[in-house]
Amino acid sequence: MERERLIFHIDVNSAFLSWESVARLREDPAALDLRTIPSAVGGDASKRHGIVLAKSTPAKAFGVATGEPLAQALRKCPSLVVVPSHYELYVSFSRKLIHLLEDYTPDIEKFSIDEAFLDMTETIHLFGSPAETADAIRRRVREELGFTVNVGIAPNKLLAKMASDFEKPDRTHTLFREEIPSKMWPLPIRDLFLVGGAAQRKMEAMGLRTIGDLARCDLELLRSQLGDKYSRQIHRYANGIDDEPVEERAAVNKGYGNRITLARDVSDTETACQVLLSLAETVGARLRADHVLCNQVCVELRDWRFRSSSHQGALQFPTDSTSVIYEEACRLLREFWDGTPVRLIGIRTGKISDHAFVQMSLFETEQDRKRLKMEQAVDQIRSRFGTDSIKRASFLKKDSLVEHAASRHKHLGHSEEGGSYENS
DNA sequence: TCTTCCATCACGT
DNA sequence: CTAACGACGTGATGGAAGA
Repeated sequence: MERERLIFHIDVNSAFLSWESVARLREDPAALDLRTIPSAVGGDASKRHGIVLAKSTPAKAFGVATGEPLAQALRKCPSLVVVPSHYELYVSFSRKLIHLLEDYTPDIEKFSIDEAFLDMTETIHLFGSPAETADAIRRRVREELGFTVNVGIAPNKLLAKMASDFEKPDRTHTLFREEIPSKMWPLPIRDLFLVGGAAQRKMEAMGLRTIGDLARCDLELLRSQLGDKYSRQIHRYANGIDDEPVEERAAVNKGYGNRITLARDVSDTETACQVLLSLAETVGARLRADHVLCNQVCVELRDWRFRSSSHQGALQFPTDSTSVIYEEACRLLREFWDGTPVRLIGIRTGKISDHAFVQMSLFETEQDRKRLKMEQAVDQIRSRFGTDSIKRASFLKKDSLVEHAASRHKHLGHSEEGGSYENS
């Protein structure tokens, strides 16, 4: 029989909002701490990016929820202070956190920008009891980095994640096997990881309300409603079973995408293609930065009624070229779009392969080589002087429908400086 | 009949 | 009071197409 593992889950409390506060306080120690007032990080409603990305605890008391429209949040809480987001800032805080956590184990899984799993099985003896160690981590994060985290302690990732979610902020919680019935089973079914709105509705229709109900329910019954694989998964979760190891995330993604909600609906192909170019710029640059190629391009649309559609195509050869991706995206768009006004346009690439392992195609021409060199040069200038320093010619003329979609890397928020196009 | 492709849905942060 | 609303990445699913 193998030994029980000891897993920690670290979760930054109100991550974007905390980090926003810390940065402001660093800038001006006398500044108001956003965490102490009803506040939120959110997009710009006038550009139709108006949702709550993160909220303070006082805002939560007003019923403000992550993901809800700003207008709705402001109705619940008229005094809500809304600040824009700065994704690069969050990336740097995230890195600092991971760096600190590396003092406790080399076995770390960065789960998202503000969450990580630590396998402490082999290293806990160096530090003391699990709870003491977790508290030490919290204290160090608080004192050295200026924000707070929750730590969940458990024998596996699922339980550790459930535990870190219990009471916030700045708390340590355990969820050992013997605590499952008292701490996890009474919770509403929706609180279980992987149970979203759709699954919740189906299960409630079956009379399942709590995680305990699910844990004890008949698997066959579940299957008929929720499908084979998924049923097995959440049934195991409800019983606290999860054997997934803590693993460093793969260096490369399975897909790279970029999409943007436009300031107003678009119904002509020309404008749509300009948007596609800006999206292709970002996606291509990210592929090149990661030294990977894609062999598939998918164009996504969301129309004025919020109906989504997509269309994908395979490429002749793997590529990381902005213009190849752009051309294919335009072709796909013309192929399936009927001109219904759209509020969102996106590009996703797939079938990713490692550049080093892909032979240079025999059909590659001298022009291709030149174009690639040019794009690489552009990427370099961008990374040195900022993403706005170079714009394609066809990009300069049109009015600012898309602020700078090209500058948004995996960007959650909106673009912050509502600036002009012609930079340097 | 067994894969692969394709579009959509669901779920997480 | 009226429909107010992100940007990702990942995986499942079911039908169609292909071998």
